[in-house]
Parts: sequence; C-alpha cells; structure tokens
Amino acid sequence: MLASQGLGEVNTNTIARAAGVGVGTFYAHFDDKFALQRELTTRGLALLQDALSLASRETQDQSIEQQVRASVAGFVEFAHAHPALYRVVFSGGESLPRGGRPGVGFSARALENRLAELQRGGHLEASVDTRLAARIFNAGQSQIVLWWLEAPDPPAAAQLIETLVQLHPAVACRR
Amino acid sequence: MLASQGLGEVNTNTIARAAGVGVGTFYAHFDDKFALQRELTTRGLALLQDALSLASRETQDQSIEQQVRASVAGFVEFAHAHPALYRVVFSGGESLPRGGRPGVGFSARALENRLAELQRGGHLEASVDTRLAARIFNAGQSQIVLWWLEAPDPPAAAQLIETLVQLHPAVACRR
Amino acid sequence: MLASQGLGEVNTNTIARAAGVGVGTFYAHFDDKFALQRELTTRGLALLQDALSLASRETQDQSIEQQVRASVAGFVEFAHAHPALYRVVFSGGESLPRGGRPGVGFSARALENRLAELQRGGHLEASVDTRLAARIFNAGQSQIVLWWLEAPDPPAAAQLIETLVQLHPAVACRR
Amino acid sequence: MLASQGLGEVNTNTIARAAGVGVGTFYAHFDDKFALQRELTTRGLALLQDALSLASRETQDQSIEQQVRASVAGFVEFAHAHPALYRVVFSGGESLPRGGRPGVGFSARALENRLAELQRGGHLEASVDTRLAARIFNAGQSQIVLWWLEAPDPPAAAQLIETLVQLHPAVACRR
DNA sequence: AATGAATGAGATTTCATTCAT
DNA sequence: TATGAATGAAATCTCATTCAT
Repeated sequence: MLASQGLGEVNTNTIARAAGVGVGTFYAHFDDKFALQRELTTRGLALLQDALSLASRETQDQSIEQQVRASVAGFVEFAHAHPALYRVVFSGGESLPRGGRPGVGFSARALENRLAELQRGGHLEASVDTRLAARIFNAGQSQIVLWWLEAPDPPAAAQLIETLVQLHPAVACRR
Repeated sequence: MLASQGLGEVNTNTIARAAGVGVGTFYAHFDDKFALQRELTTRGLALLQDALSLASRETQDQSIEQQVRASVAGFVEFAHAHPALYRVVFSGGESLPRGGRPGVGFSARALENRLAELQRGGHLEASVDTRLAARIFNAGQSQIVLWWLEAPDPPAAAQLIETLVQLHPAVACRR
Repeated sequence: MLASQGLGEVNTNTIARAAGVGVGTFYAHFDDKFALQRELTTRGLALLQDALSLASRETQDQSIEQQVRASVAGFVEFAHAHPALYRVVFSGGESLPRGGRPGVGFSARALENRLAELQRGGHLEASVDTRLAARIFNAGQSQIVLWWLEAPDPPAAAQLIETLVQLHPAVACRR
Repeated sequence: MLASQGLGEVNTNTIARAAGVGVGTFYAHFDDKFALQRELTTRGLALLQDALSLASRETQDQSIEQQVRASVAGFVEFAHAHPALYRVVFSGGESLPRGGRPGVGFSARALENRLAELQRGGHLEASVDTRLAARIFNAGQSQIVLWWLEAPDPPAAAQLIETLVQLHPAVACRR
C-alpha cells in the first residue's frame, strides 16, 4: 500500500502525509514507527533474494565469473529498480530497533558458503578466510550501490557491475 | 576531555553525563549536538591520516603488497586503538547534518589516485575503474572493521588484515 | 443486544467489538461514547428499582429488620445477577459527563425518606441525621458489592447481606 | 513543589501549566502521567495515617466511642485540610494503573484488626464479620466525605462526624 | 442498517537548548 | 567557567467519530 520512502530521519506524520493518508491510518497498519521499517526491510530482502536466486539458477552451468556477474548484476538491478526500498534496507542512516539491520551481514552466510564450496573445489585460494571475504565484499557492494544511487555523476551500471565482479573474492582470489 | 562514546542514538544529556560534565558545560564547548561529532570526526580522521601517511612513508621502498598491507594494518590498528572514536567516525548509525559523513567516500580520493598511479605504471589491470574500485574497497574495509569491533567472536587482527590485503584492488587486480 | 462490559477505561472500538457489532453500528445506536453509559445506567437503575420495590412490597408487613434484609438482599442479588451492568452503574472507574454518576447519591433520597419516616415513628434514634446516614449506608453498600464482585475469595452472599443489615442505620440505630 | 490538583481527567499539559511549570518540567519530576498520582496518593495516605495514628494514641485510654470519634474526626479534618489531595487519593474518577487505588480497601486491614480485637474482648457482637464490616464502613466514610467536600449545602463537620460515629461498627454493633 | 478503514485533534512523551545561579 | 533545572517545539501515539461502501 504505502511503499517506498527515503525513511532516514522522517517522522510518522511526514511518512503518513507522504503516503497520502492520515496519521491514524499509519498506526492502523503498523504497530509503531519501526514496524514499517521492519516490514519494508523484510519485503525488500525477500525481493532481492528472489532476484539473486533466479540469477543463480540461470547461471548454474556457466563459469564462476558468469555466476558472479549475474549475482552482482541482479543486486545492482534491484537497487536501480527499487531505489527507495534499497535505501530503506541498506542505508545505515537510521535505527532498526534491535537486530534488524542487515548491513554487513546481509546474506553474508550465503556468500560465505558459496566461497567455502569453491575453496573445497580448488577454485579459490586456500588462504582466503571465507567468512571475512564474504562480509567484506557484501559490505563494499551494498555501500557502493548506496553511493551510486545518489552520486551526482554516477558511472554506468555496467561499469559498476564489472568493477564489483573484478573485486569479488571468487574472481579476485580464484585459482 | 570528553571523547569516546558510541554516539549513535544518544542524547546530549547522556553524552554530557557520560563525559562527566554538566549539560551546560557541553554547550560551552560545542555549538550544538553535531559540533561534537564534527569535532571528533575531524580529529579521528586526522589521527587516521597520520597513521596511514606514516605507514606509507615507511614502506615506500617495499613491494606494492607490503605497502597495501601496511596501510590496511594501520587502519585496523587505529580502529583497535580508538574503537569509540572509530565508531563515531565510521558508524552510519547517526546523522551528520548534511555532507559530514565520510563513509564510502573517506579518503577514496587518495586511494583512487594511488590506484591510477599504479595503473599508469602498468601494475594494475587497465580495465579497473579506479574511482569505483577505491570506493568499494574503502567501504568494505571500514564496514568490516566496524563489524570486527563488535563481533562476538572476532577473528584475529592479522587474519582480518590479510583478507583485506587479498581483496585490495592493488593486490587482487595487479598485473 | 450489547450490554455488559466493564466499561471503565475501554474505548469505543473495543466496546463495539466485544458487543459483536461494528464501530459504525455503535454510532447508529448511540449518539456518542457516553450515551451507552447513560442508557445502561438508566436501564440498570430501573431494573434495580423494580427489584427493590418488589422486595419492599413483599415485606411491608414484616419487621423493620426483615424489610432491611429484603432490600439489601435484593441489591446484592441484582449485582450477582447482572455483574457487568452493576459495574457500569456503580463503578467510579469512568466519567459520566457531569452529573450522571449515581454513586453516593443513588436512591439516597428514597432511603432518607424511609429513615425519616422511621424516625418520626420513634423507631430510629432521634439524633440520627437521616440525609447523611442514608448516603453513608448507600455508599458503603454499593462499594462493598463492587469489591465483592471482584474479590479473589469473596464471602458468601448471605454473609455479605447479614453484615450490611447489621450496619444499616435502621438496624444499627433502631430504638 | 507542585502539590494538590483535582487530577480527575486532566492532561499532563494542564497539570504542568496549572503548576506553573513547563511540560518538560513535569517529566523531569515524574516518570509518567501516573507517577504524580502515585506520588500524591502515597504522600496523602502517609499524612492521613499520621493523623489517625495520633488520634489513636491520644485516645487510647478513653472509651471505644471516643476512640472512634477521634479517628473519624481525624479523617474528616484531613479531608477538610487537604481537599484536593483527598480527592486525588479517594476519588474513583481516574485510573491508577494496577493496584494503586485504595478505595474500599484503604486501611481496611487496620480497622479489621481493631474490630477483631474488640470482638475478642467481648466489646463487639460476635456475629459481626469484621472483614466486611471494616470495608463497608471505610467505603461509606471515604465516599461520604468526597460528597461532603463537593456538596452545595454541606452539613457541619461535627454533624458528619457524629453520624459516622453512630454507624461505625464498633459503636453500632457494640455489646 | 451494518461495516470498519480512515481520520485528525489531542494526549503523552522526548530532547536539544537555554539561563539563572 | 560549570551546572542542571527548566523549557517548549516537535515527535510518537490514541481514540472518538465519520463516511464510503
């Protein structure tokens, strides 16, 4: 119903007004100020997961680099398609009360597992700490996209994607 | 005198109390709530720059990887030495009133220049977008250290440093 | 149809929901929040008056104490039969908009007249202030019954009735 | 500092304004809206207890009726001296959140014990249920005084006291 | 007639900032 | 200079009431 605001430092009145509803209506839909954020984060993350899963499925027979590229492209395209939602999910600008914020940790586990798998298969440097590498890459990716969405002269999406691919652990530390 | 708070969502009274001074005293030293943050950020950044400059100077005759390692180690050591200050400077948890926050952009220019230099010297893949690569790495580095400072079972600093070195553009995309 | 709530601090939505009707329906039947209370109070009081009148009529040839006992028993039985309604009528927990609440004053006039009659007949201490005595007894009676309805280990009704009889002005101050 | 308001249905703004302070000041002194009520109730009850204890001590060698009269007089005088405080403590017009409200139960235990003592000493009808009698009298007393404070043509305090004495269990059911 | 989503005035509460001491 | 009680604008949230269906 009401969906994508910047939601950084806004107050409930503004949120409601911006959504074209009364203050009371807001509270009819959400328990409190943070419930909206939780809701949007949950939805956004689910949407993103879907896109990434699809990308993964579609490239499962291709090269590792192609798989990485598809994943990164899916991520960037999601942000491009839903910039406001992306900001709500990944912007550190506000306060998810207790344990909500994904940030560094978002899907780090999934990437970590994938890297470990590649490592076992001999496709990734044995010396790479998969837990750290996964988190570092994810943090870099989510932050750069945040920047990209707001940059005055943003580079082309393709350029962004290509650079992320180059720095992805599975590519940068491949063997 | 008053220095290291988390300073994410705290109010002035709490800040002052925690610093052991009266609320009024706080306003005798700082114009407003954000002046403290600006002040700490400025000082913290200066301190960090000093450490990084020193590391750079000390390794200017060594290999690129050694230079990178020294830079990363300097960054991690700074965070370890001044965790609260680090959080104030790099945590996205609060609101510098417009344009203050370093985040992705911090010293990206410096790294960007260094990468461009390497590229010109033929030490870095020509296809790397130095502006993006610098920002991605910096974002990943600052965020992972934030996580590292608060992780329940943080990896050893050496491990963290090594992984960051592996993912550093100058190392990952060297030629 | 909708009848027995605690109605102390509840809001209209809850009242309507509990009554099994929509909020809108509530306002189709009552002008505002207090109209229900007024309505219930009026009905409750009428019901109670009927019971007391009946008790009075049935014992008009018996002893004063028997009359008092019948009246008190009628009161207690009414509360027992319609606890929610009783609470609405006698609970001080909410706000009848000006002048509605019976409380101390409920039927004090009737009892006052009865006491004055007894006094004229020489059956009651001449020194008793009938206006005050009537109000004190009524207040005590209505409040104790409120307590009785909610007490964790309430005494038997008979015990309650007997004690009220003992403390009734017409019994306690008889001559 | 701020002391006696009517405090029936008032809002925090009004309370603060009436006390001659800003809204914020109110919250500097009390945790929330109800804390004031709790505070006043506690103080009022303590004050009342003191008065009653004094009355009890001063009449311990006199007749039971004198003791009762002193107690009742102390109660009435307290209400007369601190009408607003009395209303806050005994008015049922608002909501002490959980377990605060004295009402029927106020000092019922003390009176109950006193009555039981008299009963053991053979000064009170054996058939009287002391628990009920104590609560009935207390309820009647507190409610009638509430009425008395607001009655358009209130009877003299002496008259009120005398009537309460006449209806007090220890007097009405003495033996 | 019945409904309940929507409303917004108003109540509660917070907090950056001031100022008398 | 240091203090913290006092302030009130602004934020969060509630709830009696309306109205389109």
